[in-house]
Amino acid sequence: MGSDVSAWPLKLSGKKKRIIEELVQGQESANQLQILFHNSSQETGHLSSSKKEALIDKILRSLDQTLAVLSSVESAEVSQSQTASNQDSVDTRSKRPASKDKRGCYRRKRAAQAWTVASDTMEDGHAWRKYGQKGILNSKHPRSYYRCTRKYDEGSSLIVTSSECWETGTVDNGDSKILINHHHSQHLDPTPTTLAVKRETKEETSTTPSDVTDLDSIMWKDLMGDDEFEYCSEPAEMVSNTYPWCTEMSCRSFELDFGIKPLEFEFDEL
DNA sequence: TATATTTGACCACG
DNA sequence: CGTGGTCAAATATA
Repeated sequence: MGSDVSAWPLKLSGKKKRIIEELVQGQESANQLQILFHNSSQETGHLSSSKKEALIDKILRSLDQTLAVLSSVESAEVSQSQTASNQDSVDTRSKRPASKDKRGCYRRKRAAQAWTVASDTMEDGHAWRKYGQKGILNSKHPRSYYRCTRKYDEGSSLIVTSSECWETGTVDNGDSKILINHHHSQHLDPTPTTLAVKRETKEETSTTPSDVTDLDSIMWKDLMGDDEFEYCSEPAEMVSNTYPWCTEMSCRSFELDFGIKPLEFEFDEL
C-alpha cells in the first residue's frame, strides 16, 4: 500500500519533493516496523502487540494520507499556475500560431508530453539536450531528438529510436524496452560507448498518482490497440544497449522513439 | 538570472 | 505534398 514514489511527478518544486521524500521514508520505515511487529507477535502472541500494531497502522495511514494530500495539492497548484500564466499571456503576447514566421510561438499546453527526463546524462557523461519531438507516421510513438550539449558540433550525428511499452497488469519499477537504431552515424569510431540510461517518469495530470496510473495504462492500451507492441510495465526507463554511438566528440545527436501515446489532455480549452 | 525543455513552425528532401 | 529533422519562442526549472 505504499505509494510508489517512482511513479510520482518529478516536476515538484524542490521543497515539496523533499517533503515527500522524507514522508515516504517514514512510510517505508513504518512499514518495515509493521512487518517486524507482525512477525514477532505471531511468535509470542502478546496482547499488547495488537495495540502496537494498531498504532503502527495509524502511523502508516496518516503518512499515506499526508502523501496523498500533498500530491493532490501539488497537482492542483500546477493546474492553477498553469491557467494563471495562460491568462497572463493572453493579454500580452498570446497569438495563435497561425501567423507566419513565428516559429515556436504558441501557448503552452499542459500535457502533450507527459514525460519528463529525470536524468539527462548518459553514462559516458555526455549531457543530452532535447531539441525536438515528432510523431511518426504510422505509429503512436513520438520521436524525440536529442543533441549533445557539448559544442563540438561536427557533422556527425546519429539517431536512436526506442520504443516503449506498457503492460496492463502490475507495475514494478519500470522496465521497458527500447530499440535503438542509429541512423546516420557517419564517421563513428567503433569506440564502444556503453550503455545509456535515461529515466523518465510520467507526470500526472489530475488525481492521485495511483489512480492516474491505472487510468492511463488503460487508455494507452486502448489507443495502442493493434500494433505489434506488447504492453510492459508503466513507468519508463529506457536503456539503450551498448552502441558505438558516441565517441569522444563525434556524435552529437540522437533520436528517441517512445511507445507512448501523445496524450492530449487539457484542462479546459482555450 | 541562467539553463533546459516543450512544441508549432519551418524547410529540405523524396 | 507529405515526412522527417531542426529551429526557436515560450515556458519550466534550478
